Formats: sequence, structure tokens, C-alpha cells
Amino acid sequence: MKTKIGLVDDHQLFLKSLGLMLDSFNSYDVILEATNGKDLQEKIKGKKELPDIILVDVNMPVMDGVETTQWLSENHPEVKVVALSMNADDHTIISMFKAGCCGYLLKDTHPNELERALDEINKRGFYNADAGNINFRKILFHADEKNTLQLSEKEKHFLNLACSELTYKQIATEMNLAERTVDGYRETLFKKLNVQSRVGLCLEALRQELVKL
Amino acid sequence: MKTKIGLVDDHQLFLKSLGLMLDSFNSYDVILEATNGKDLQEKIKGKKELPDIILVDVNMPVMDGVETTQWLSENHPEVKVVALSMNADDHTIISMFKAGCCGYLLKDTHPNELERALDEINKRGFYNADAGNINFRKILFHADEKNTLQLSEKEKHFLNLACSELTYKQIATEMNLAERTVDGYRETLFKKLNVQSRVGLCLEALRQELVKL
DNA sequence: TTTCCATACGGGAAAAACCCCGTGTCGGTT
DNA sequence: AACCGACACGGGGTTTTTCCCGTATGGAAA
Repeated sequence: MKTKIGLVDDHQLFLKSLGLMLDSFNSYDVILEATNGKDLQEKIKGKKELPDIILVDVNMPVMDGVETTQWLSENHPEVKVVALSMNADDHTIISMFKAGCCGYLLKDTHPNELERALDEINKRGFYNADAGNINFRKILFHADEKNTLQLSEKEKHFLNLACSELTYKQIATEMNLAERTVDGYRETLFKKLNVQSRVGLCLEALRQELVKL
Repeated sequence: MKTKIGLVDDHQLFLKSLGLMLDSFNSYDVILEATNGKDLQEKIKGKKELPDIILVDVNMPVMDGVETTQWLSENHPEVKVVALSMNADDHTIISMFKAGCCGYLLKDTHPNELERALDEINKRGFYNADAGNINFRKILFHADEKNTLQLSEKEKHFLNLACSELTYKQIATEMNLAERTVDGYRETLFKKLNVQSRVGLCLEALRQELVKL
């Protein structure tokens, strides 16, 4: 019997064409297609049989991959979720695994790799792309890194003000502190973010998403 | 005779599955697949027959959709280029049309719409998704807005260097100019972007997507 | 109790950033 | 020929940033 597959992706073209491809693998059968998490919830209700594996895109409007995966693990834990994303951003990968997915595939992997991944999930219950694109050690290492960089509320506040056209004097007034004190915050943040100018501080803060643009 | 199609997209899964789908339309034949513009250039060299239509993704590494389209219009003007993108960002749409594409499709359009679009391009030579997602008036309106802020190549170069930890002195060396000269660029860019500090310049440049993070 | 650490603050000085004043060249317009 | 705009540049000055030297307090840990 064929393995039943569900697809969730907001790009119709990708959704439909990936469906075609999976059907062409001919030990797989796409029985469900949805354009986002909400859509999936509704379509799953009207189904008598659930998919064995659901491939879910990470970046979606309305209800994204992480939320969708969380909902699936809570309400249909027997369904295996495989994340499908275009970016190998460590943070999102971690979020997806935390949410309960059992495999992570990049959209620029080769179709053969996709088939291998599905086979493996059928057999072992999980898939690890040790072959190439995802390095778990690196992920965990980076996860630690994120945790080591913890900023106090005041530091965050300063960082936000530093990412503006205010002078340090104005920032000091804004924070009700002496000029010398905000200078201290500047020094510590320079060290923590490993930069040597205010411009560098802003750029790095934006890169690490500590402040929004 | 079938219409010959070329595909350019950095996501292997999408590339291959879209290829399958187009083949299934059965008046189209995918004869060329590439993962970015550079890749396309090389693969086109070794071909005796060119595709009639090339579908090209806008967001790609190495050589993106705009560059690829420009190259195609210059070197193979007989080939019709159709842009394929996930975002309907007006600015990129304009860039693609300026570069010479004759149609713009979103990745979340329905496969039927894709087929209709291809048919129309075959017949009329262009395709306009008046059905929905792209509003040309809005595009042209925004185009005017964008055009009021035009930067020279040197200004762009300076702007990129200003969004780094380099001092103006180092930037001057980098650009082979006197310190005073880059100071002039600073002044003009401050006025153009309506800011009064280097940090503000960086932030505004990022907001207007004049520089990448 | 002492030690450590986070927080808040002061003075001084070099470097960088900011903002004026101005000159001159070059290519294209009128 | 006179004019204009874009570009490259010089001097000089103020403000801001950056980076040292320190001190003091209060709480948590050894």
C-alpha cells in the first residue's frame, strides 16, 4: 500500500507541481493539499483517513509552519511532519524540531534526496540530512550561542535607542542616566556584539534581530 | 510542434517538479533547467536550440532574475522571458519589466493560470495578470516615487561602505578619493535620505533597501 | 567578612564625524 | 563665449564618538 502524503505550502505552483512529482515516485500518494495551516485544519476535519506524512512549508501566511507543526503534534501525533523550507536558518530549524517535526528539507535539495528522505522517515521515523545541508552540531552550538548572548532590559533599551539618530547625550536623558553611564552600556554592548563603532553595533543588532528596522 | 521551455530557479525541488508539471501540459517541452543566471549562461552555450520561453525566478543567489533577464534581452532577444516570483513587490516587478521580461507570475498562482499565461505569451507575446494580483497603475505610480531618489554608482558605492565599520578615511582610501570628497558624498546622501547622522544613513538605506544587511 | 559582580558615575583626551567656508576641472547647454 | 551641473578637493572648526584612567554602592556568593 502506498504511503499517504499531505502537502502544505502557500505557493500553488509549488504545491501542485510537488504533488505531481510525489505521485510520480509511485510508492507515494498525495491525498491532501493545503495552502496554510488553517486551510489544513479544515481539510483534515472532512477527511476520514489522515496522511502518514505531511510536508509543511515553514514560511506561510495566516498560520506558519511552526504553528502548524505544533497543532499537528498535539492533535494528530501519529502523523509525521517534515519541514520544507528555502532557508537553512538555524533558528527556524530549531523551532521546527521543537514543534515536533521529524525531518527538515531544504527546497533546493534534489528530488532524489526528497525520495530518500521520505523512505527513511517511513522506515526509521525520522530523517537527518547528515549528507549535506544541515549540521546538527552547528545548530546546537548556535543555539547555545544565542543563549549566551543575553541582554538586560536596560541594555536592550539602550540598543534600541542607539539604533536611531539620537546622540548618546540624548539617549542618557531619555533613559534618565548620566552620560558616562550610557557610555558604559556602549562599551559592554560593543564587547558582547564584537563591534567597534556605533554603526557596527546597529548593523549587528539588526543581523541578530535584537532590534527591528 | 511543442513550445520549448527553459527554467531557471535555485530551488531544485521546485525546478524539477515544475518541469514535470510543464511537461504534463503536453504542448510544452522543458528543454533546459538551470539553478541561476550563471548556470543558465553556461548551459545555453552548449545548446544548439534555444527555448522559446524562459521562466526565471527573481530571487536567486549568484546571478539574480533581473541580471539574468538583462543578459537574455541583450544576448538572446528572441527568447521571451517570464518572471516567476513569490513576492509581488512593486519595485522588483518594475525592475524585471525594465530588464525586458514580458510577463510576471506569482508562485502562488494556480497551475491553470500558468498554462493560460504561457498560451497567451505564445499568441500575443506578452502576458498581463489583469485578473488579480498585479496592479500596473500602482506599479507605475510607485515607479515615479522611486525615481525621485536616484543615486549615482559612486554614491551607491559610498553608501555600501558607509554601512560598515570603516571610517570615512578608510572609505576614502577604498574609493581612491580624498577625504574631503567622501565628506561631500556624505553630505549629499544626508540630504537625499533626509538624515543627520551616519547611523541614520545606514538605517534609512536599509529601510529603502539601497543596501543589504 | 570578604570577594565578586552588576550598576551608576567622573575627568580627560584622541579620533571620528559633522558642517561650514572656499577652489578648480570637465563636459554639455544656451 | 558664458553658464551650469556634476565631480574632486582643501582648510578650519565644533560636536560626537570612542576609549582610557578611575570611584562608589548594593546585593549575592564564597
